[in-house]
Amino acid sequence: MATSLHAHVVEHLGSRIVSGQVPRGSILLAADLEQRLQVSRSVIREAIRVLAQCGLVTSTKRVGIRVMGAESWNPYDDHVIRWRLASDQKGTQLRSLTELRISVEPMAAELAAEVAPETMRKELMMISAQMSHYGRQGDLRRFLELDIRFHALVLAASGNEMFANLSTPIGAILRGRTELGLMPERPHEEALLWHQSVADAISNSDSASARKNMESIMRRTHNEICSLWEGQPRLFVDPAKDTK
Amino acid sequence: MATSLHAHVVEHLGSRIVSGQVPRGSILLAADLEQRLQVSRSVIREAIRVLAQCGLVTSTKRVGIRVMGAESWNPYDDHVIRWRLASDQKGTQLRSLTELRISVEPMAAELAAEVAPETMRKELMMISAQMSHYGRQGDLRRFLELDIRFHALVLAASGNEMFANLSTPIGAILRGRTELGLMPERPHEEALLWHQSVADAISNSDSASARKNMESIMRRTHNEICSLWEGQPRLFVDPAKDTK
DNA sequence: TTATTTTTATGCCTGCACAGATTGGTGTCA
DNA sequence: TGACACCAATCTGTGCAGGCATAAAAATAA
Repeated sequence: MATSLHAHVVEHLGSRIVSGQVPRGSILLAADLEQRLQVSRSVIREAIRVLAQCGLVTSTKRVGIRVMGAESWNPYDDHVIRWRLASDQKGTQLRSLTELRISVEPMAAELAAEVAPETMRKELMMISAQMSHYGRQGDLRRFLELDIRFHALVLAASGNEMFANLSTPIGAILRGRTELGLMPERPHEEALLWHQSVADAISNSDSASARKNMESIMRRTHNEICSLWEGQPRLFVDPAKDTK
Repeated sequence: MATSLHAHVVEHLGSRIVSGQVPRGSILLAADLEQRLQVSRSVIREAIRVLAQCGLVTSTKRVGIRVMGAESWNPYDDHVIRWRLASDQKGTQLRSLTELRISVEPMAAELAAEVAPETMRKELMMISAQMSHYGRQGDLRRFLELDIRFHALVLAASGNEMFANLSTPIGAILRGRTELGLMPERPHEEALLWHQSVADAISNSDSASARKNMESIMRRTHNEICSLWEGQPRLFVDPAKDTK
């Protein structure tokens, strides 16, 4: 996958920092990394640049490359999200993402009902019909893929690119949920109807109904997986960084 | 500010791409950029790496550095947000951010009432008291700074780092609103009371009231500035990128 | 159409000079 | 003696210049 060399280095260092194998406050030296990873300076430097962009490190002269703590990480960076999901902070990351989607998706549904282009409304209807079909049939694999497409499409149809951009990590949540066996044998009939109702409402420009039914989906989805992060610590980021 | 050379190049190229001066689909050549900007290859390469991370460009062998369209940009990247706010997409960016904060802040207030540490609850009370004071006095400058701190603190107190991370762009919205003269002579008494009520509710762990009052703030804030983006086009990102 | 060669821009490597921050020493003054 | 200001050594990232390797598009041949 990661074909280029520097992408490998980003992956290597990033995953180790996020997992805690390289603790916060550590000082890395570019020259060391060259030797340890057997790559040239240019590769190291480009990788460090990317990691600095993610907030994982800062590099200063005469001191080296300082590893930053989790408060500094960019929680919207796809790399960071992936690494966190693969670490023991998985619960915390899933909770944050879920709280975010619970907040956002009802609004996205409401907006979609107002502004979505016709093609997207039609596609939404098709997808929800197929979801009902495969859901009742108990084909969880196909249902999962349709579910992911459904939510991605609602987010995109809102015409808000910040919403649309959440489809990848939200897809990751949904995949994680079924992989961890948190999905029932076959989807609840209620859930199927709610999805159908969201699609109908968006199709009919009924924004209130779209929001309401999406809220129902969110409530149930939350109940189904909130057990995952029970007892996980929360991350309180002090907003004292204003004091430049 | 941007002390390092490569940061300058990032700034230069990034702002030009976002503003449309370098149109999507353009092909930049590293060798050209070296000459035009009078910097060395390593600087160009590191800058391109950062821009690629933002989704502004992709560089492929034998073809060059391709400038991507707005659908590919990372809408949560601080650079991208800043550049968009400085371009003629300002309206679109403000709308997206506002829709996002309308979705998120009520949930943040609700969570804060449940999980915020004691120090943050107290600070929130202090800030809201000062907001009332300077607000009634008509000191808009101080009120603005307090308002920014208030919302940043609620987001942080939610214990959700994805929420907390939105404080910077949300602060930018609030600043922009007063700069553009969209604020009344002095804050509405209602707004002051709502802020006070949010702080009280969080302090008393009354999550329902915290959400309700924050929703009121959001409703009013939306009405005050939604005129800014009237007629601005929406960005529909087709989620067909799943077809790897 | 299909296979092969050529072209060409990025990816990667290395040696060198510079800038700026930390550290420790030096000297001055109380 | 001890506190403090100043200066120099040193260390590490930053930037520069050039070279070779390689992959993918384009042109050519089969």
